[in-house]
Amino acid sequence: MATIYEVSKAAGVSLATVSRVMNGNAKVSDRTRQKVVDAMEALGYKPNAIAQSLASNRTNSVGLLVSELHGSYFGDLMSTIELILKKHGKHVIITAGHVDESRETDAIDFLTSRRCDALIVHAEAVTDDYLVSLSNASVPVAVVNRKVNGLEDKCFVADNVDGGYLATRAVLDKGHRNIGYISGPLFKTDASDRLTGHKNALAEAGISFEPSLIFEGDYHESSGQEGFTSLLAQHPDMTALVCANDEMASGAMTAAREAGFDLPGQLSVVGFDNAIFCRYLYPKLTTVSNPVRAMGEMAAHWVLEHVYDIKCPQPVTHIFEPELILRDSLGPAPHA
Amino acid sequence: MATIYEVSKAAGVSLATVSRVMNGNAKVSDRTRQKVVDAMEALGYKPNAIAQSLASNRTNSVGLLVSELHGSYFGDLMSTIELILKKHGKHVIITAGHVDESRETDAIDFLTSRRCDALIVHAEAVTDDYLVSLSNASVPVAVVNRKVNGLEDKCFVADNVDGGYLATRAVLDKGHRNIGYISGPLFKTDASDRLTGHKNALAEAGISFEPSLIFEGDYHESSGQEGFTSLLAQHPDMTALVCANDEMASGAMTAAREAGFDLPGQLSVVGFDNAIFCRYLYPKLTTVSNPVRAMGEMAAHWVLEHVYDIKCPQPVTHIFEPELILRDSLGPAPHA
DNA sequence: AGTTAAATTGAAAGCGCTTACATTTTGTAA
DNA sequence: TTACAAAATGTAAGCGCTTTCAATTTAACT
Repeated sequence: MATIYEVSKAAGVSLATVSRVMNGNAKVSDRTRQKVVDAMEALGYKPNAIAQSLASNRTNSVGLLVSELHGSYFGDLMSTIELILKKHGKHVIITAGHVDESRETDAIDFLTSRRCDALIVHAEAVTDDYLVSLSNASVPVAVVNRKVNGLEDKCFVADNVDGGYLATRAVLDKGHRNIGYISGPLFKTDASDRLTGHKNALAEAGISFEPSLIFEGDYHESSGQEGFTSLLAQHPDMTALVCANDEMASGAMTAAREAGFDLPGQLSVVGFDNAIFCRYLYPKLTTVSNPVRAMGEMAAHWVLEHVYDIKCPQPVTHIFEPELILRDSLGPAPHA
Repeated sequence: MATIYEVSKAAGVSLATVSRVMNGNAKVSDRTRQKVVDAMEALGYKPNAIAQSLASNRTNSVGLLVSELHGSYFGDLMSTIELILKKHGKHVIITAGHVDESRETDAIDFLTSRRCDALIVHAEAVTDDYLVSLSNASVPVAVVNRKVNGLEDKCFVADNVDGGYLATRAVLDKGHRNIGYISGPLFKTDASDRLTGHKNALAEAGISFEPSLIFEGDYHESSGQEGFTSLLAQHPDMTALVCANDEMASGAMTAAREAGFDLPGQLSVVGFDNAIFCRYLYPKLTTVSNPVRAMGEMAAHWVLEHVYDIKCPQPVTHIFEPELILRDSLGPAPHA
């Protein structure tokens, strides 16, 4: 690989001049620039980003921590962020934390050791304190889908309470009164927030909360199946099931169908996230959109503005509102 | 951020010694090592990976080019590769090429400029020549899901011809004779290979190939819907539909159901890829597994062996066989 | 204690760039 | 032409590490 030194020799100029034409900041006469460009061309020169970073203390790359590299939620998050940053010549370095404290800190260590100019993190396992001190000590950090005290202006979160409310409200509006709920793992804020929204909607409708109508799942399809079976056993009169994500809703639908239920005739199901496959299900799943893309976009914009001084026209939002997506899996309550 | 220099001063040893304890290769007396470790601890020292890379010409990171950051196929590929490499202390830097020649080369330029020790590429738009010269000139390259002449020993591909054959063969075995086929975009090798397999199966069964039973889709759900509608119009007697991926199969199922078809009673549908959502569909989709994870795993092992001299016990395979996954969407041909 | 080889440590030269500062060239006005 | 500011270019000191090679210490024998 040719180095800047060889280019400078070939072009008959100094290292500094080559560097100048590469970076385009300082001024170089047209004639000199041309000589350098020609030399680069001839040598097939590609700058060594590692050396550039070391010398300039800038990497033009943003670290992104997600929990997993698969799944539609993280896929959307990664795509959105990459798209926006790449548009501005910044690169994204993605790592996965797997919802495990030490793996999350390892991943963040990796990103900081690579001297990313900023971090965008979807961290679920590390403590708030850790994130606060990371943000203070090392590098600018934007936080997605988590509200951290002391970092409010850098957090971009979905209003999960409202989302949970919307889902249950939609079911109530269709006349249902016996409503089961399959939650996510309740140590996760989003899961407990959604459940809170569910309870709020029930309370508003004057329905007293019945703990045995709640099943705590793990966000995976199989716990949707288990949840349905368990809830039905205790509440054979259940006419609707609200699930804290689409995977579990899908599992519940499968189990319900296997139990001979007509959907949505005998049982309405509502999901959460608006994953791509909702449209593929039968009946198509009514769900609540999770504004991942909007959060990712805003986090990316925040980085562009605060780290790279690139102004983004939009106003900065920190809380994103979910929306009800009506499809076919929610029907009117059967007349008792 | 503390540097190695500060550590060396605090520990009262030379830079070289600090470097030695960091890398653990050369020998250092226990007493000295302890002094250094203590100093690092006290200063909260974290090595600067950029500087390490520049000095050692090793980054301990592998570049991964995928077409998109979302979708279950790439999600699986990224997860698998990351999991394996991380297990051996190597990091993955992921970029997206978006099936566009200049974006693919840009992404590869980025990875090489970051001096990745090796590349694993799922490149769809660049030419074979480009990949060959990249591999010769710059950096070790493993290729996933594409056979490149001259790079055979670095390519890890699925046997799509066989996969296509399996899908159609399964349908034939159920007695179907009027079989529609929705292909992927035929400029892509995997799409045309699958179609070849389809034709082979037909030929073997003594069924003459009928071009109007083929619809060229684009791998998206909507083209499954279009495909179904278009094929049905020409062949109302069609009893089975083989699709070159699961998204299109899902679209076709939706369209068929909307057209009043009983599935699989009146129409059997078979997909390809075995995406996660196949299980969620109704009826659950019979499909052909795409050995993405196996390919990713092998590519990662190849890199470990050839670049990092880390031996992986398994034999090296270059061609991966798809498998038929029987579920509910394939039924016997209705008696005419 | 005196040798000698082995083990440990240190000194210093890079890795390929950026950038402050110094120097040279150019342009302009007197 | 001379003087001088502005523009263009060059010089060289790092950025934070690794690694070769030399210097020093330690251990093992006589």
